[in-house]
Amino acid sequence: MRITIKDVAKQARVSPATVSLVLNNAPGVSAMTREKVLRVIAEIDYKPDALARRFSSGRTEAIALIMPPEIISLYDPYFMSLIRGAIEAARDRGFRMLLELADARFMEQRIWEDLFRKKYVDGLVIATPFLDQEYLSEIPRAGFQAILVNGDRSDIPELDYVGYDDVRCGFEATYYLIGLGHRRIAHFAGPTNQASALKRFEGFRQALERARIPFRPEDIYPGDYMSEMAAAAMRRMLSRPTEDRPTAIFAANDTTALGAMEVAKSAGLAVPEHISIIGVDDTGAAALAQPGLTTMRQDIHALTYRAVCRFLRKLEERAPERIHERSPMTLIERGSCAPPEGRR
Amino acid sequence: MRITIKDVAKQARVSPATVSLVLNNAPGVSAMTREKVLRVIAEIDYKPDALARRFSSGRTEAIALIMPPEIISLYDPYFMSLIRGAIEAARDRGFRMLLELADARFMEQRIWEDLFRKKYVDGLVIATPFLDQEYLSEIPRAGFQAILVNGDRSDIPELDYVGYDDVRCGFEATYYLIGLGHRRIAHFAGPTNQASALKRFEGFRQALERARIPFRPEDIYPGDYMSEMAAAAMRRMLSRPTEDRPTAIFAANDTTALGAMEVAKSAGLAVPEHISIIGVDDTGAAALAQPGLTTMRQDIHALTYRAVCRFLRKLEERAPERIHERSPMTLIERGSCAPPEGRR
DNA sequence: AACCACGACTGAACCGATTTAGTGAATCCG
DNA sequence: CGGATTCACTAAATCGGTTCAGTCGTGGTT
Repeated sequence: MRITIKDVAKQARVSPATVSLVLNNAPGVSAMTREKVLRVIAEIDYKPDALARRFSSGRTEAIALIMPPEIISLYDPYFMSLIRGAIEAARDRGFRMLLELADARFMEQRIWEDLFRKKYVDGLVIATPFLDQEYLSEIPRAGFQAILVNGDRSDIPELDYVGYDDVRCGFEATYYLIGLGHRRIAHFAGPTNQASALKRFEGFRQALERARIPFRPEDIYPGDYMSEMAAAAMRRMLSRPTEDRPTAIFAANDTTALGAMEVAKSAGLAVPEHISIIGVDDTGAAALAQPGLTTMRQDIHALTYRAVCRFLRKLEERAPERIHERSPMTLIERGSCAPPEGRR
Repeated sequence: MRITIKDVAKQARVSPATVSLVLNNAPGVSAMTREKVLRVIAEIDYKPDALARRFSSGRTEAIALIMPPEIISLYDPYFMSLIRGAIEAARDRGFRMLLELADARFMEQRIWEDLFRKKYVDGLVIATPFLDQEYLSEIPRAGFQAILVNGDRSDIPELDYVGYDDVRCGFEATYYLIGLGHRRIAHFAGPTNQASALKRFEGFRQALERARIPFRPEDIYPGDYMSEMAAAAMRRMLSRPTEDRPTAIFAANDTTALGAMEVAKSAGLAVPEHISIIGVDDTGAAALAQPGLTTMRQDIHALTYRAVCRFLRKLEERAPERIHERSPMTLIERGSCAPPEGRR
């Protein structure tokens, strides 16, 4: 026989209702009674039946983490840190975390809707960095809760988000190079279907504008956050005559930066003496590279943890608060950037 | 007002019990009645309340996938394929999938037990490849359901598993090299805390024994499934005099094989002319390498999908069946293996 | 005709919490 | 002092299904 709330009530000589109040530490119970009930609970090792609880309270105590389906090709520390951050936050607040992929089936079968309607989750933590997600706007419209982690859909104000400020990141990275004396700076861009990449590029342009450095389209090299395209781009850049070539590169992420650096070094160029490179992310590889890669740090684990904690608190309290948070990245100076040759 | 089973019953002029039977397509309902009920359900767009359903039936319609905490350093296509396989299987059978990490906290706070007791899941899909998981034996003892994906704890017969046959893999890979004429074969081993690595090594020894080739401890190079240790091992091996050196390598996985191959090539050795290398996994990189890496293929996505499907069917049917399945890997011949120099 | 077996269906108990409306006692206040 | 308010607590309704024991009617068997 299962131990139920009634057993506790009987043993403590109170009503089941009182036990319930104690369990949900609601007001309206004297300290003495509360104490007594808790003692009995501990004594007979009572564990509330979570299914019954979820049934009568209507809350599932679970969230779903929505990952990009490309996670397979994108397998990268970014998402692993993100997953950890989310799991740990969920645990800390007594929630569980489902995992779903935002693939074709997710949209077509409207799995996201099922998650809510079939009461699997109370909210969605969305970690897909892509822009073309139609369903995102439907979530708040249907009255469901969701938060974007490091994504950007400011066109849907009802959607919560916690993320890094990518425009500012681009601006600061570029301005750092400008501050070192560089006047011709290339941008190794990220994929154009990701908001982060577009915004870092935007920050790059703003920095040039602020410093009144003309923008040169030929110094923008398209990329995909991966190392092969970066290497190819670097080879293209190095095929230009030395005097008509940028002296520094703002790479949209570390993998891009490191791919470029590798090519530069094997072409006989010294980093940072001949060319400065700055990345974004501060992955483990950035610290291990020779020279160490100067980069804009994002702590995705911490960010996700914070995001999910705030989100869960909001769900628990049924607070109507809107979570909108955008924080700056930290510049990590290592050895890959220096003033340009003429200026030293 | 929510549409409940009673509304359907009233409208269809049957009892709620009958509607429930139709819903769970249980026997004991005539075709006509079933038809009528289904029509009414469609008509008034009735969606059963999943929380109520789970409450009264006692089943959660969810499983948890337990991943190794090291997933962050192990971020590798293996686990990503595994995750996908599990999610897709769960979806196909109408289940949801929680994600948990088998980290210190998971053990200490006995989170696994919570998952069952608090009725978050009906079963566990365990994907940790490590041997030192104390809690594994407690699961069946507590009467809970779990399946191991590509792990080995045959010492706990109550635990289901579906996996590849690593001993046989080691045997076949080695025997393939022997068949090509190699008589001195090195093994670049995997981490000794993973069953797969130990068993591939065991298969390696069995193959030598079968061919009556003496086992030489000095030809075993420890490794960790990663490329740095493989590269170091290869450098050590190449420091031996040519005539006292293996002519072929059985590497415990592709990453190890490719790390070794890289070093061999940059030391001026030709693969497979001077040295043959065979790996395990058939990751994407194996096909792209120059020369293509001959390897033992594991299709982790398919394996996981199959495992989870069988497991869910078992849970749904409350069948006492025991799932024990161990399948062979497939040899994929590419360009990295050939007969040894003297034999061509 | 009497009896039984069986299939189709139903009424009502039940799962175990939460929540609401209400009770009784103590306290406050003019 | 008497009425109003507050506090601690409880009885009972409720959530929306599942499931079990039992009814009813039909058809087959002896």
